[in-house]
Amino acid sequence: MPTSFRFSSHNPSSQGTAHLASELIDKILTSFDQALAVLTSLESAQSHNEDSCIDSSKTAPGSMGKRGCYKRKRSAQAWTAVSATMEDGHTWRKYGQKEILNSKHPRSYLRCSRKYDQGCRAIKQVQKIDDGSQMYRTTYIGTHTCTNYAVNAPPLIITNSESWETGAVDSEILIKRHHDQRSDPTPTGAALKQETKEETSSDVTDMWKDLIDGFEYCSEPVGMVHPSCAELSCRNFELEFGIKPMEFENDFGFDDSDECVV
DNA sequence: CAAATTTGACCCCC
DNA sequence: GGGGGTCAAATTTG
Repeated sequence: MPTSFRFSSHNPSSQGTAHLASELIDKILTSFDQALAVLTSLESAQSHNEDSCIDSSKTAPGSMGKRGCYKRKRSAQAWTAVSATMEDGHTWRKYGQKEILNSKHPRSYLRCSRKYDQGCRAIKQVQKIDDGSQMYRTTYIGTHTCTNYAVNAPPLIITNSESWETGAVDSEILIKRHHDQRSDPTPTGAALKQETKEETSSDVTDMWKDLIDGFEYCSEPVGMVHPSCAELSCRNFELEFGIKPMEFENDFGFDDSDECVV
């Protein structure tokens, strides 16, 4: 699927350039959403080997009972978000903390508090950013399957990058969503980064870069950004893609006179 | 008292 | 072997 965006330069019903720009941005976001939905499903399809604790060859050294019977999150979906708060709309339970080499701040390991009563497998890692900005870098791994949900999640900033452990962030885009914030419970302003550290295919990574390149850079203050990933909020996901995924499209009527080729 | 957090031990994988 | 992720007992918190 092509990753470039193309728009016609006029709209008979527009009331000014600001309005037009607003519409364009909305369309871009819509396309972005759809592209990300596709990426998400692709990655889901790719994911394998989760829950491999039942592995027979667990004749681990040293009388391993339950201990040691845990899986690494290899090939799980992962996203990174940057936020001034650790709140993200879900409730989490901390299960570990580690000092990380070359990092001033320890990394906290949290899993969804609904892990046991709803079998939710979402986990996240939170680490304060070293640059003194008081921001937290959060890596979300796995998908929420629970209905655990709160209302005050932070704003989002989408970033693309790889290897955030090394502090390398290639680029960052701030995107303002102009409409229908009611439908998206995720609050404004955090940062979300498609994570590529796992075994995400290079195709997917390239698509991401293409998308972001296509966006250029939006310097507007952060408003609402669609997380487009189940990690931040599975309910988010349902609202956006499951329940009324086509609403935006209908709102904007991708007709011939105002084309948006994606 | 139950739920959440802390923390050291343990294990996987590079 | 060491860094990083997870476990689970101990401790704290509400």
